[in-house]
Amino acid sequence: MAANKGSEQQITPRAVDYARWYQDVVSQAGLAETSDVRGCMVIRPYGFALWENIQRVMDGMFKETGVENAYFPLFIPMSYLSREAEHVEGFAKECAVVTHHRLKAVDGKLAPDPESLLEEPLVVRPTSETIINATFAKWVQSHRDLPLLINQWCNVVRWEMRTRLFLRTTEFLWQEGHTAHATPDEAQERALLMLRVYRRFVEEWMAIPVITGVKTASERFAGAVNTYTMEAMMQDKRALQAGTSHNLGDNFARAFGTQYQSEGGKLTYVHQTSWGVSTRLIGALVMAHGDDRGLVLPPNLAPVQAVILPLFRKEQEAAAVREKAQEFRQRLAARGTAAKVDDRDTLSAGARFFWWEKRGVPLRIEIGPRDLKENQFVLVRRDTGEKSFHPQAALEETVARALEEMQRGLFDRARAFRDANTVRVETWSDFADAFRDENSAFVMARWCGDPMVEAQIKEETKATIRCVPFDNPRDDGPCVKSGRPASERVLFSKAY
RNA sequence: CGGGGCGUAGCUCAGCUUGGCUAGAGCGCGUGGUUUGGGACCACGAGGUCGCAGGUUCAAAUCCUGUCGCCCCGACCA
Repeated sequence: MAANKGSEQQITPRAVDYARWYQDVVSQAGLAETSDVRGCMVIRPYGFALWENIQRVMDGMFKETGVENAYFPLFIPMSYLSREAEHVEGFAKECAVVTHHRLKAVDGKLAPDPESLLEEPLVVRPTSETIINATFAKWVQSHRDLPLLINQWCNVVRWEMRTRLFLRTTEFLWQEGHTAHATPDEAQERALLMLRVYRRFVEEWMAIPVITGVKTASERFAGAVNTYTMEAMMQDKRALQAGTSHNLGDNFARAFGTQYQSEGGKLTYVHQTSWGVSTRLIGALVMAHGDDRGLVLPPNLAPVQAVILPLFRKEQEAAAVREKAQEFRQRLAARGTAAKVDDRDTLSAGARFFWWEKRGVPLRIEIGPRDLKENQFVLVRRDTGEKSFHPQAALEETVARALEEMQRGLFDRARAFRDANTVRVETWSDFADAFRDENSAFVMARWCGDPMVEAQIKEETKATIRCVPFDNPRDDGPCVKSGRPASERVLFSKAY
């Protein structure tokens, strides 16, 4: 590309400063911006359109497995949170607490009215296990009430120290699924089923390959028996936890008295799961596929899959070109392709190219006087930059094929990148090298299973065990850190 | 909560050291015109309680005190 003549804002190249690049893309693609509220973001229409697509597709997938949507309160009585010991310990440090219900002007300044102090403070939900269990305890009486399969789309608040748009904000949007089952096996099955649903969504719709597995005790959800996770590699070779699914056992059921009467009449605690993905997925999308020109969106999730740009020199040429562009849009819409015509004459053609490019629109269709004459159109792919000419009669098939190829191409490229940056390591010095300075990678190394050793590794390298992958082959040998006997390799990486 | 930095137009910033005319630039924005196959140009124009509150002074964006907010680096996290 020629030097930028205009004075448009630039996107910092990834190689210069990856974190800056991320911020630039999020901002210039119009996904989100920081707000006046500390740690909280404004999700802009284009970013929210992405979230809506994620919601729509996932919601359908959940419902196929029998899940129903419901809604539970934003506020949780403080005492609820403390009923499950590990849970409260996990979340106590990051809770926003509501203590008053009224404001009062004192010396012209608003302040909470001391007389409106709540008897019991309310916690703004960091997650809803407790309030949902308090409800489940009422809903579940008999084995006939099970399984109970509930999901809610909502916001949650976790008072984080450092925030980054989408990746970690004080308030974020997510879905949290909560299920109750008669047996431990059913709960275990459901936890794994939902992780498979997540995996299918992230791989097939977001074109991001993930490694699934189980978390170690130290990375486990507070109050869970087991936490399952999917981990994706970003372009700086760090891991991003893209979704988790928890087998909660009967921990919450015991805390809240959620029992059912079995066929034999015996009172039994239910076994439960919870599972969630958040707006963080949008951050994953940016970091998995974006390039130095901006966002690159997988066709299956793109709010606009193809942008049609009429090009013309003189006003006399404009009418015919514009008309053709509209015809294209209608033809594509009839095939279910989200196409949009951008015929703004306030921006030059080049400016419009950049506009859609940084927003990651998969395909650009150019139609100008020359093309009208030749009965052709120009197609440019966002991921490869490849430019090609096609007969107008073949518009629908050409676009459909290009979208499919790009969807597959993004996934293949991301997987090749991950595989190329996944290494098996035997010695501590090789391990430390892999994470030296700003380096990261997916490192498969043996671990003896001792949490102290895990903590020591994190201390020295900043790398953590992302998961013990499923279907992990037995591989006896010495632990990479302690030298003690280990029987399998686990996935280490620096993480977001 | 520890360490560093910054608050001046919608955005990025200059001006402050050494107080002094009507507070500036670029981008963006509005109007009109010429433009449009890779970030167009010309002309005119709108836009500011210089974060806030005190103080010093004939005079404060500039000096002093206090205060609030934000950003960056660390410990915690989807």
